[in-house]
Amino acid sequence: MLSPSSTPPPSFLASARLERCAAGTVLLSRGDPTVAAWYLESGLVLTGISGEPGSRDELLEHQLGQMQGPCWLNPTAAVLSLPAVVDVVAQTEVVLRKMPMAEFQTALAANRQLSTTMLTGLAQAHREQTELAVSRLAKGAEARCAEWLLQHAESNDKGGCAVQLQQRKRLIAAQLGIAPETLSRVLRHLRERSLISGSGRTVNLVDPSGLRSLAGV
Amino acid sequence: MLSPSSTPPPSFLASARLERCAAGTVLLSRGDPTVAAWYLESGLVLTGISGEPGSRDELLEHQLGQMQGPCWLNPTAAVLSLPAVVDVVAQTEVVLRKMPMAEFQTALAANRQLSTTMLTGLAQAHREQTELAVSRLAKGAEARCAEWLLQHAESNDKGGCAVQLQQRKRLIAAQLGIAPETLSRVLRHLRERSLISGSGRTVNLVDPSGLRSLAGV
DNA sequence: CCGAACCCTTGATCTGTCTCAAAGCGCAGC
DNA sequence: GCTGCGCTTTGAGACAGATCAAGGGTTCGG
Repeated sequence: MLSPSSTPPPSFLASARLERCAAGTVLLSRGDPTVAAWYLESGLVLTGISGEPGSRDELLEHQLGQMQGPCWLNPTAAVLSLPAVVDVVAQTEVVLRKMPMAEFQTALAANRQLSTTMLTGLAQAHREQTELAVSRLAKGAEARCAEWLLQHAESNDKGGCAVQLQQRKRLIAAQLGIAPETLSRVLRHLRERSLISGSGRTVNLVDPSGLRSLAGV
Repeated sequence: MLSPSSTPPPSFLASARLERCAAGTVLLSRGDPTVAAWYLESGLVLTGISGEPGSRDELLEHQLGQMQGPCWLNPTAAVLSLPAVVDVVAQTEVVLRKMPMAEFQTALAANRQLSTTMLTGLAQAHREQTELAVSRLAKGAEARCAEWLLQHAESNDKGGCAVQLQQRKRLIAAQLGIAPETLSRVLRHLRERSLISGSGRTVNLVDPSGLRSLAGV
């Protein structure tokens, strides 16, 4: 995930219009012309490809990334002034500021701190996406799943042996680039091999080193 | 492909050491610590995942992107000072300049033009990668192949009805994210349906609009 | 001109993952 | 506590594409 940028919202943003959106709101859609640069002040958003509007899986069919405020929402589109190529939906309630493109580009040219922030933000987004692509190319569903569990055990738990799933499994599957049914089967398989245990929203990592070798780390 | 940056190599690069590598050289490997920022003065490089060293497919098993000089070779790794996550191999003879990280970071902080160049370069790389990911998620092998043919007909030929393949088919397949055998079959299938014709390194686009609808453009 | 090495093509088969369908499960509202 | 609705699980089947194996072409060095 794109980690929050270390700098607080620059001062020139104070004048920008504040907007608040509920979880589930579609903030940007594929093909939307970039009329403004958005600064995500707080909240979590997912980027990827949505299914047909109106369908059950309207939200995110294939997730490509996620960003957590405070950070710039669409650095690539803003820097290049090109239409968005992914959908962006709010995963929690979000607060964002809208800055018209003309104003943004002026600021970008004049403000050193802004361009530095954009640079590192972009680099992080790019790197995360590359890592995701590499892992989708090089590994199967089981390996990616094991990797995901290990990563979340680290960040969620002090000891690093249990994971509390904080999202619907459907969403985790989208994040892993697999079907929900496949995730279910993979978890069952890991449980059968005593690599994990637990049920419902709790997963215990019984054999972390086994998982690690499975994940190919 | 990452298009050449519009600016010539900045003056402070003049002092950097010049290196010349033959086609096929592995310039960076996954996990290599980033000890320098590389400026690609001329030549074409591919980024992606190589197969086992020594194997027949040592070159690039899965291509993720390509860049054509002049541009910065590894903007993400350089900006973040993190190890590379992909392999980079020269596709043609390349000329590059090596700039130690300390020097690079000083220049980045001091030189406005440099940070602008990095910013647009990164944004372009990110966008291209996103488009690639989207197209790999949303389309099958045949659609991607049709799309590739259309794109290369545009850029290679004035009329836009013929493509001269300038790479090994094996490499084109890697670029499309499919096995060489699959590419062979797809092309045969397109030929059988009279969407294309020709043999060897020449492909004629008999029915561009048919291809377009296949590509889902 | 020959041979070796590699590329491309084709066929047969295999495998991982998706899709569809149906049956539990869990939570929200009544 | 019931009732529904959507999430999860499970099974059976389908399919795209990978892999393995073999044949024919092309290129290049000698």
